[in-house]
Amino acid sequence: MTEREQRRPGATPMTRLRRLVLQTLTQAGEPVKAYDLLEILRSQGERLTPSTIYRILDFLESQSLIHRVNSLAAYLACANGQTNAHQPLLVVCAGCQKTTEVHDPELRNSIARRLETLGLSLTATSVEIRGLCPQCAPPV
Amino acid sequence: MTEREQRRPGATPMTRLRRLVLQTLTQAGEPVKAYDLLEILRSQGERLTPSTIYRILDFLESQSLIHRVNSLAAYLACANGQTNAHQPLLVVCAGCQKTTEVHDPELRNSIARRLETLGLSLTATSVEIRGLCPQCAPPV
DNA sequence: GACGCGATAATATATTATATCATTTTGCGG
DNA sequence: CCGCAAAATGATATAATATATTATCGCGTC
Repeated sequence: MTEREQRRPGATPMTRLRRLVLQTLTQAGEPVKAYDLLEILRSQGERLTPSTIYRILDFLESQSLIHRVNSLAAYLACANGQTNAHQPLLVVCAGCQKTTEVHDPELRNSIARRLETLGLSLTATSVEIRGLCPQCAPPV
Repeated sequence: MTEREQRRPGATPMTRLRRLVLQTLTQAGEPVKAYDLLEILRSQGERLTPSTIYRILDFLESQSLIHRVNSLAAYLACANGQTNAHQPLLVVCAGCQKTTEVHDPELRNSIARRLETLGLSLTATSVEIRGLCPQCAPPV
């Protein structure tokens, strides 16, 4: 199905490249670094430069379609493919770097309430936690 | 084979440079980037290279004397100084980048308990939260 | 067709971090 | 004190990550 790009106002301009980058991240299922992404796409015959990748990553992040994992300097496709803004907690395994996207409004609220008492507000921005996944956790 | 006696473990080798870097970060009172730190020290007549700075930052972090603020790629002196391993929450203002080190065992426990139910364990590693400080929060 | 506009290309440069090997300093046993 | 070995630092180079700048392309519209 070769549909044409729609450029209606308000519509999300998902161009071929943007879709391709998002698909690639989704298929990876784990955080991928910008230059690794670049290499993957180039190996598929795409001709891309770092600028283009970063612009696309910035765009996808602005749409909440991907998240930047700060502690890894890597990018992760959003687990539930939401288009709308949402507020995940990213839990990064300090051992294997597997990253889990946790959607837990209750936990998030309890964090937000606590920060309120300190005069800080938790906005729709990131919470990133480093911990250990079951495989990397030391035996009990 | 006679193994040579290792250096006594537990003795923290706080050399002049390490102390100097820690003092500089403490005086700054806010996250400082590695190359900014380099510049500050050079302006004081120290002759240092990036390698040295990063080695020292790694060391200080391993001693829990400083924290790396991942979302800023910067380094912050630990608020309560020279104590041992501890588990702060770093709250980074998304507006002005002011960073608050929160020590709140109760909040941390509530996060840990929630993650347990997901099979994840929260170890002595970082929790980094982006939010807004009072100055940067929009008026209600 | 010419214009407007956002996306992409191309090039250069900035920023952050590590690798490697040489040299100096340090702690300790003799 | 001497000398060793390990740790720390110096020096140089380079890798890895990210942004700036300017030009061009594609598409919708007038």
